Amino acid sequence: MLTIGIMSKQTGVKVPTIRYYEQMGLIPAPARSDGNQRRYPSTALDRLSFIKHARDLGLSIDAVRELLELSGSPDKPCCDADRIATEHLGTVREKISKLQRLETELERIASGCNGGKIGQCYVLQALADHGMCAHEH
Amino acid sequence: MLTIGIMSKQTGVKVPTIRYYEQMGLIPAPARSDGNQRRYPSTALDRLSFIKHARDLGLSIDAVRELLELSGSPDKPCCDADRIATEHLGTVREKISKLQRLETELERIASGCNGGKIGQCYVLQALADHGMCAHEH
DNA sequence: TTAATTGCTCTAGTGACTATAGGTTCAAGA
DNA sequence: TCTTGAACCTATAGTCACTAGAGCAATTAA
Repeated sequence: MLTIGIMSKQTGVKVPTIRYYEQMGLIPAPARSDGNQRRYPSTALDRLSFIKHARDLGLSIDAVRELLELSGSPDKPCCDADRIATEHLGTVREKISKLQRLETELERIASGCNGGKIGQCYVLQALADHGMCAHEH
Repeated sequence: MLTIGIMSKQTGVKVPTIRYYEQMGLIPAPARSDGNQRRYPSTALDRLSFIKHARDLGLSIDAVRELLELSGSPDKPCCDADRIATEHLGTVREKISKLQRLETELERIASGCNGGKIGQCYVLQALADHGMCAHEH
């Protein structure tokens, strides 16, 4: 039986976050010690690692919950799991291209600074005038 | 004098968001009509556009506030404004590279799906086993 | 036995809004 | 002038995924 601190160290998920996941229904409420402390079976490590990995990849709590439920029914077709991953891949790609446009814009703005006074600051001018932008955003 | 609705249409900032910005001290509390409705001078449009543009570029409310304060003192050197833009550029670049690593990982995970049953689902296996990852994350 | 560490619950805070409820004001047409 | 409907007001609560803090209890190693 593992304490919540051990779980935390093994998975890299912080202790309050583990309790939060329990509250959110991602991990079942574990058994308790005589003194009311959580005692996890070692299988709980796998589940928490799964959650951590999915969260690191940017999947929402809801998506993680859905995947966990899917993994509980090994006979279902796995197209749902694939759909979740593929959808998320789409949003990641969108975020990337949006950020790349911002990068271009910020490079342009920041490189225009000539070290003068605020009154002539290119950064502030560029922010004030959307028409100066190279792209939409 | 402009109503909050006109301000919203002209800048693309939603009405409740304008009120929120007022609360956050980004825009000064405007004059009111006899019936207690906000009436903005046309100069408020510029300030709100500036805020909108900076927020679209991903700058935090605090960064925007700092830039607005800077723009109020035209005689100060503009290195602070440049610093804010450059710092933000750094965080945008970090986000991009992190997301690109996730993209690779998700591509690998999602493309492994062979349309079988959950029990053999590559998506779920990959999420369960961090060791399968090509990169750190 | 004692001290340090780890654990517990509960509440509130984060950022940047968004939604809702329940009411008031405004402007235009009849 | 009256009425209607859109736009406005305040205040509160909700979003997401935690994180911080208070105040206390349990566990463990020396």
